[in-house]
Amino acid sequence: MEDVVAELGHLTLGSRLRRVGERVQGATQEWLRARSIDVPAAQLPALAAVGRLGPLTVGELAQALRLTQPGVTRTVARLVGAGLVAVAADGADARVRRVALTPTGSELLTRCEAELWPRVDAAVAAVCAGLDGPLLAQLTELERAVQDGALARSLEDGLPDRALEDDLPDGSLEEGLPDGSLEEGLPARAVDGAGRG
Amino acid sequence: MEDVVAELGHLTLGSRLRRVGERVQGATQEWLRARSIDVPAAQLPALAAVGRLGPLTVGELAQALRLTQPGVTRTVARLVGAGLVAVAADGADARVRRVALTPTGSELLTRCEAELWPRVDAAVAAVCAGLDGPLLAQLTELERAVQDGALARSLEDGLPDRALEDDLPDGSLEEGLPDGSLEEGLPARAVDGAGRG
DNA sequence: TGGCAATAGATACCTAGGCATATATCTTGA
DNA sequence: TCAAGATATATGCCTAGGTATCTATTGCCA
Repeated sequence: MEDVVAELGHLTLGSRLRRVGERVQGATQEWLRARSIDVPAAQLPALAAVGRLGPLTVGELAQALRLTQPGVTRTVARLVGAGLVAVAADGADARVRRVALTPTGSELLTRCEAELWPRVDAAVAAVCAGLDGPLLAQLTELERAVQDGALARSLEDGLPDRALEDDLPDGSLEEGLPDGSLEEGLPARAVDGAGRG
Repeated sequence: MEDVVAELGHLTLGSRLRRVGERVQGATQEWLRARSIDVPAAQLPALAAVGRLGPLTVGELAQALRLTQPGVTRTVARLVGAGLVAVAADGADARVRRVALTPTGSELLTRCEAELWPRVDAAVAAVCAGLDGPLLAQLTELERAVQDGALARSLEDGLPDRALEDDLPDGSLEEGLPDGSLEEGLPARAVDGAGRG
């Protein structure tokens, strides 16, 4: 069956981007969950922001993530529910609530930054390294890579299918991966089953 | 304030794609709404699919849009609520419900396909024509174009800022725009105000 | 110093869409 | 022919995040 969203080209670029984004998020979340990181992928940027920018107010977090304040308030509530961050009153201004990592959140973040995120970054970067040309063409290729499991394999293997001949692009988290032996050998999972719900 | 999602690079590609998609959808929806197309941009692919593939079952529509069946069932319910499509029992199989355009939906679709969508497609294509290089770089540029109003201007003007020197790429809906005089001269709208709620 | 605008955040309500599962209907094999 | 599985859709409940608006607090100015 024809993919109407793809056929419509630039007209539905917004829908297309969102759809591809959901799939990519789903695949990475699936991989992280198999390594007992149960935080939904959509919450990782917030966690990372609090980690790298120190305790932040809700408003600052919204700016850092380029999301609206109400949306961030809810994301914070979810992270609080998961025990990863805590909010505390700001000494100077009683309107302000500062979001900081809990010890649990800090541990999780440390593990992610040290072990897992570099591998996710490298795997996604490796898949993206095979893309070129116009945006729509790259999205089509990326969508195919997620669909046929190339991204999942790249995550599982620590190396992408085609990285054997291509050199990896530099990403923001490449700081020398461990030698690729942390939790290998899981059963291959169908990316189709990934989800956020 | 630093854009953490952008900084994290490939790690947060999924979130990034979704965020850019939301913005692009918002900008196009804003423009369409100003031309009395009140259908949320997220529902246009479904409408177009029913229009071009004839009456479809819910399952077929889900395949065409690459979305899940429950999601499509709800989108169809919204389109029914808007009076744009109607569902009817299929003669042969009582489990199946076929989704077809209503006269209202058909009129709307005709106007969109003839007048409005080609302009949206051309405007988005024109913005995308200025992009090149790796996916993340293109996303950064696209996000900037939406943010600073370049996409909105491209939509309003019928021509993008830089299309004066660049030639337009071919899109799937370019079939000779009318000469650009349908509803010009609206007050410029801030893209920031665009939304789907 | 008191009132009022500005600001920070929370909340109500919405769309959008995922997963799990219920329901209704068909189809097939014993 | 009928019970059991397959199939089509609907529904419950969830995340994610948007707008509009409410509340609480701050800061400023007359």
